Amino acid sequence: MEDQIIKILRKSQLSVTESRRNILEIFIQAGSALAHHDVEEKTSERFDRVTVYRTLQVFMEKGIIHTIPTTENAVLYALCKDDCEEGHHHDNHIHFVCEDCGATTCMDDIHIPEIKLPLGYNALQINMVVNGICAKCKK
Amino acid sequence: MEDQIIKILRKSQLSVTESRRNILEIFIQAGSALAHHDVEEKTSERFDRVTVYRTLQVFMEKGIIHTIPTTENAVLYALCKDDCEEGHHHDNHIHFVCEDCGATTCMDDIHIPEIKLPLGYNALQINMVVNGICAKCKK
DNA sequence: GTAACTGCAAAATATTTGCATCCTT
DNA sequence: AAGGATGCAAATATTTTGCAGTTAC
Repeated sequence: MEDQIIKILRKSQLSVTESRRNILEIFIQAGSALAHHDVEEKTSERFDRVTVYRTLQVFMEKGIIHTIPTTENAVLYALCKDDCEEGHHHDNHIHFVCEDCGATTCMDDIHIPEIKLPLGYNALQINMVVNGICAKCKK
Repeated sequence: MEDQIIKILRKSQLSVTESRRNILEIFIQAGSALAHHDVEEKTSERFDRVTVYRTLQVFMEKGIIHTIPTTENAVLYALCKDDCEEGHHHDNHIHFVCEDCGATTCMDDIHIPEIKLPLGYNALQINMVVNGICAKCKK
């Protein structure tokens, strides 16, 4: 795990610091998307609020994490898949937001179907957010 | 136009006030989605910032407008179609964000295709945001 | 006339910036 | 040692709340 974290940082040409290691670890362990607030909470004892802002920003720039659009317009961040590169995200997968437990997960397996756009329109990136009830919350 | 605006407000059981008429008119004329900031700019001479917040909030509650999720996580508001009701939005259409001119439009005509979710997952609402170049900006 | 709406002031939050100090390479 | 990263303080920006005065019905 520690290896994995360092490898990701090195690959993005980032120096390996306490806050970066820690925040990256939080994302890996969480498995689902996190709001800035969530990250701040989990690190409040250790890092300054500003450091969290700057770390998330750098992770975004390097393509380590990406934002997920939500209807509630909370800013959510999630780990990118390996094939994300700096400045070019391939996060064309589906995000599922559970309305019960609130967890947001990336459904990497499900492919977004093709869409027929009107003449002249050119799609570059497609984001799909599904709201509903997840398997855990369904009884 | 004035008739249309009053009809919408009446239908939602809202009293017809200057700010509501005005902000609703801005949305109808804009044709595309607007950020809070946009609305505030267009009304700054006439209304207080707080009034804009409260008006947008009421419009949301009554289902007159809805938010659009964007990857940039700007909060965007757009008019709902007629079939939106209070507390129950049927805005399962596609939103197109032009990366050139920045305009966000609702593509009401295009239907979102069915998605096969993993077992146990239950979809309630689906949002789809397509980023690209719109017909106007394409040369 | 009454209930609801608005503006103003101010509180509460969230985000950004500058700079001195500390850490990674 | 040098450049970049962090913490702290403070500047900005955003959103919410309370209350007194005004307006719609």
